[in-house]
Amino acid sequence: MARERREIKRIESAAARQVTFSKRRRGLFKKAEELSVLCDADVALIVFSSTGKLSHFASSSMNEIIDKYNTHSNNLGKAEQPSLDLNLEHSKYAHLNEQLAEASLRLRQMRGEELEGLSIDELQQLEKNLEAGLHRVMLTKDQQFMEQISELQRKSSQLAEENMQLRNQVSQISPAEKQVVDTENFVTEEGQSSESVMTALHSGSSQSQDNDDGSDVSLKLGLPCGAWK
Amino acid sequence: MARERREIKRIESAAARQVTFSKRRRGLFKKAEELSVLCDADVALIVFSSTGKLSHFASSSMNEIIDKYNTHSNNLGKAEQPSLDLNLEHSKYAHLNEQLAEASLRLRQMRGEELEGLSIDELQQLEKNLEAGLHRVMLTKDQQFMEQISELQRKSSQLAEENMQLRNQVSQISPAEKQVVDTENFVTEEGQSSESVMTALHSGSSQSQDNDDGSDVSLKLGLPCGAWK
DNA sequence: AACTATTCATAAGA
DNA sequence: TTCTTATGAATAGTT
Repeated sequence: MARERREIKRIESAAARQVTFSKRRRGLFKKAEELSVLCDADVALIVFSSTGKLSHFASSSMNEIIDKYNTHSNNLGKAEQPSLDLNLEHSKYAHLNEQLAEASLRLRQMRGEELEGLSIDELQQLEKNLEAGLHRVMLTKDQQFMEQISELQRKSSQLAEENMQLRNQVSQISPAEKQVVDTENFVTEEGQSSESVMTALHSGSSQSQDNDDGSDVSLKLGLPCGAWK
Repeated sequence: MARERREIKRIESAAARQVTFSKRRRGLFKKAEELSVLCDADVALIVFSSTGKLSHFASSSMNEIIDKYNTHSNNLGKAEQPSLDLNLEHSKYAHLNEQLAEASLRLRQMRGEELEGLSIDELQQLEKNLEAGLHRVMLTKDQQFMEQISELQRKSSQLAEENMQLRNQVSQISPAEKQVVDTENFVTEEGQSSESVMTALHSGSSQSQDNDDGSDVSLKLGLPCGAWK
């Protein structure tokens, strides 16, 4: 009902599915409540998201409505309660077991195991799914890499800045005692010897010569170059 | 939603209430089903009209959903279960549910969804698993391709052999009537005219000139060359 | 039940 | 998640 009509079939994108779920769930609950109020109806609504999260609404008591529902449907079907309950427990349990077995098989197949029974078509579908999943995983991973790098660069810049200011303070407050400064505690570029830093200090330069805003931090991560852009 | 906004409070006129109930109930059930389909959600809806008439919808099994609802609300609510057996049943059930949820999450993650909570290490492990799985799946698929090709080649060879024997029979049994043979029914190589086949028959050669052991069968599958080795 | 003027819900995008 | 907006849907009142 909006910018464009949406075909009523499972939304493949998990993100879009989640967004639509939130919006439509709200609308559905609203309408359920409106119906119960406007028309004096007894309404119960139970929704499990695809991730298993529960939401529910009941115009009166959920248990009461469910009881009434069971009464109605039982009256129209079988009239036996005890065995029905036991059967339900049983089938519930069996069903869960089936679902778990199914999920486990799928997982093993995605790991490349137990492929014997699959047809070529099924194998191609599996391959397609794996490629799509792999692609998304790699995208996510690279994104996290980049975030980590950005964070390190930021910290590095900040430290370099502080470093520079501290050097200025040192050289300004006690210019006669500059020889006492322990230069070993300064971060220095690999190509720059501590001697050259000493020289810089000796000259009284207030402009740091090794402050590159941390643009080389990525080289210290031991990661393959070109993995991100 | 219409000629005039309607305040959300009980409709006093029984007739109007009944009409509105019919209209809105239809809309509500439609939306419930749409939500279940679009978002892969499990939805149960029970409605009793003010006259006590029952309508209901469940995306899967109503009992199953109600059971799941009870499990959830019990787990998050009261702890009243006098029977030890029931508790055991419950925990067994809950455990199965956990396993299923875990497996489902893993599956979704392998499909590249819900990666938000994963660390870089976990992402790398996932990527490794996906690559390994993909590799095995591709190997299996290619193997099946090759098996299918071998089978086709074998059948093709066999047919070519039978074909040749039949031609010999024809030319030996009724050499005078060889012109009557409908050569259109013979498989011929594209470069070989039916005339040349006739010639081969005329010569009475028992060695097929177009039997190449079916090494060209793959060309007839419409598959990209080089997809297997 | 059918019609339609309106309001509502929501898909897409930010 | 929330907000905005254009647009498709639902529906209140009428026939």
